[in-house]
Formats: sequence, structure tokens, C-alpha cells
Amino acid sequence: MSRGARERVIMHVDMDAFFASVEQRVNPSLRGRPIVVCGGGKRTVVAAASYEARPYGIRSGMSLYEALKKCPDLLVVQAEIPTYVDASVRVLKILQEFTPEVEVYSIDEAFLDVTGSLVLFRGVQEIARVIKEQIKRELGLTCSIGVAPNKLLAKLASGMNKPNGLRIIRQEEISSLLMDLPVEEMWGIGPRLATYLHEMGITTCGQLGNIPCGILARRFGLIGTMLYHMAKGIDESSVTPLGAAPDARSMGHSMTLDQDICGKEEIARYVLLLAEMVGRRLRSGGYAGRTVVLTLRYSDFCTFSRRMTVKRYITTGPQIYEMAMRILDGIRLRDAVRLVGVSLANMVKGRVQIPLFEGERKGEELVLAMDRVNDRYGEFTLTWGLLLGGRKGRVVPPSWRPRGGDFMDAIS
DNA sequence: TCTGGGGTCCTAGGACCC
DNA sequence: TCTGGGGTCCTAGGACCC
Repeated sequence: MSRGARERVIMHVDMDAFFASVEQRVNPSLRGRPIVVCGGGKRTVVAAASYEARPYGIRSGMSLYEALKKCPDLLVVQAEIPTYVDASVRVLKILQEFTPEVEVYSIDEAFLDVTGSLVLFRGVQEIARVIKEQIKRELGLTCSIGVAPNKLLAKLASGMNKPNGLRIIRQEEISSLLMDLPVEEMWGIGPRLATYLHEMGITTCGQLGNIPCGILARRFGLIGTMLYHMAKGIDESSVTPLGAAPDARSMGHSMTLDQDICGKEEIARYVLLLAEMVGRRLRSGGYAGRTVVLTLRYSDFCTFSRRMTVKRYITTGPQIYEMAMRILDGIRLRDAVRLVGVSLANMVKGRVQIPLFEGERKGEELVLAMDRVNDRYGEFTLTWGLLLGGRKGRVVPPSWRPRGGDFMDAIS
């Protein structure tokens, strides 16, 4: 352990089965029963599964179809995103009572740097206990907390004792803990990397950490260097509080259609809707961008994107639509399409200022902050869907044709 | 009548300029 | 009479995360 810098105390707070738990809280008849929370539409996946559903093998990300095969008695609840955002904000406010150094990582996860708060409490265990107690008292929800000298290990720790767990990883136990830890359990090592490592005969972090950094770097590039440090439990990244979060780099929306479509005219209708959704969000955040990306997914799930960059920054739905259509014109479709996506990249903030009222701006900041941290499962798509007149975002009025300024009338 | 939606970062290759 | 080479910008795709 280095004596130079003070050892940090980082906490990772992870809400247990968040969406499902909120639903069970709101509706007592769901308590104690296997439930899943899903999006709308036919082709949906499980956004969250209650702990009662998990013994059936039901996991988030699984298609609803598959989940129902595993448990025919499963209760399926449609996601109510505003409710979860509300709960998330209340949790966030509780966390901020303990330190200003709170990084909202997602709608149900946060990192806290409590190094400076330790003097106010009888140790980190006490902080964790009080946080859990307060969340339970005020929201009726449980969370799992991990504590460690950095974010990487705090994240690992919070997952070790779920649900309603508390796990503290001390500096002196790091190497023995990582020795036999399977590489795929480390945050940042996904299925593909794990497979590559397995092929190299590496299955544990202990083994990974014994490979010279240079070899990993040659094999995996920058990722290789990261792997080497991860295997040793090294992570210098800091907790970035809400106000210091970097500007978004890209912004987009996509939708999987209830039924595959073939014609470009029909695709164009979705492109228009998506472009307008992106444009509105863009402007509300004060962003502008130069690159439009059109993403399509064929029936066979083969997904590809084409992009176009222009010199000047654009901000409006019609501008995005126009570029997306130029891209679409250049594509020769080989199959029916199941997903259409439009996003904007090469973004800057502040070129276009949209004046907002104080109250409105506050709400906007919150939305953007939540948004920034890669909210799970596209809840803002649903939010936008609601904004677009109470319909789900996927609904495009069949009679509508892309043309000019009556767009808002057509969809609201 | 399988397989969502929102992001981030990295890489490799090509065009183009000096 | 041999195929430089660095830098920038752009594109497309892949891997990862929640």
C-alpha cells in the first residue's frame, strides 16, 4: 500500500431488483410473487425481475417470450418510468446527505466517495448501515452496498452479497480475493473478452495479473493494459459528482417495430419520428451536432449503421431528418427491417442556447443528469413517448406523411 | 411467432493534405 | 525509375456497461 496518497473509501450503492421492487412497493398484491417489469410492445425484454422470479432462471435482458416459457405464472408489469425516476431521485437525495461526492452511475446505482465523511461517523460500516436504514424507511426498498479503496472493487463488492448486502473489501485482502476470482466477474470483462482469455488459458484474475502487461497490451491494445490493472484491483478513476459530469458525446433514439417493414417510405415515417425526438432532446440540453447516424436492423438481427458528417452544426428535427433520409436513400435494403435508429454524434454544447425558466431548467438538469449516465432500458424513450401525446413512442399515425411544420400537430 | 434502448470508448482503414 | 510519412478527419463496427 502506498503511503503517499491517502487511501480512498469508495462506496457503491446498488438498488436490489429496482424496477420490480418499486412495483411491489406500489402494489402490495405483487409482493412475494414472481414478477417482471417490461417495456411496451410485442418484442420486449425483461427490464427487471423480482427475486421471486429469479429461481425460475429469469434474468433481465431475456425476452418476455422466453421468461414466460420458464414461468407461465409470471406476472408481467409494464414499466412506469416516471415512478422509478422519482424513487431514484429520492434515493439520490438521501445519498447526498452523506457526501457531496455522489456519482449517479445509472438509475439504480451510485458511487460515493466517503473518504471525507468518515470523521463524522463511526466508520464506513456505520455510514452504510444508516444509508440502508434510511432508504428502507423512506422508500421501503433495499439496496446492496460495496465498500473498497476504488470504484472497480466497490462495484465488485456490492454484487457479492445481494440482496440487501454489505461487503467491505479491505486493502490487505485484495490480492487473496482476486486470486481465484473468475475473470468474467470483473466489471469491464464481458463475454467476448472472457472467451479470448479462456482461450489463452486464463480463467482467474490471479492468472491474468501474472501475465506481463506488455503481452496483454500487444494482444488487446489499450484494453490489455486495463485488464492488467483490473486483475490487480487497481483503479484510479475518481467519483464524478453530478455537476461535474462531462457533456454527452452522442444522443439518439431507436425502436424495434412490432412488425418488420419493407419499404423505404415506411421506414421514413419512423426516421421522422425519431429525428424529431432526438431534435427536441438535443435542444432542451443545449446541444448541437454534425454527424447523423442511421441504424437499421434486419429481420435476421443483422445490424448496421451509416453516417454522414456535415460542416455546420445542426439542432432541429427536420435537419436531422433530412440528413438521415439522404443516408437512407443510399442504402440498398436486402431484407425486411425490425429496428430503426437515429442518433446524432460529434456534439458540442452551448452553441445553441434555449432559454429556460428557472424551474424548467432545474427539471431539465435532472433529466439530463439521469440521462447522461446511460439510464437503463430506455426509460426516456418511454418518457418521450408519453410526451408525444400519451401514446407509446413507437406509434406513428398511419395516415401521416412527412412534410413540414404540422409535425407536432400530427403526433400530439 | 425468440432476442430493448440508451450510451461510452476503441480500432482499423481510407481519403486527403503538406 | 519506386512505392515517404505524419497528421487530421471520417466511417463502420465491435465490445462493454446498465
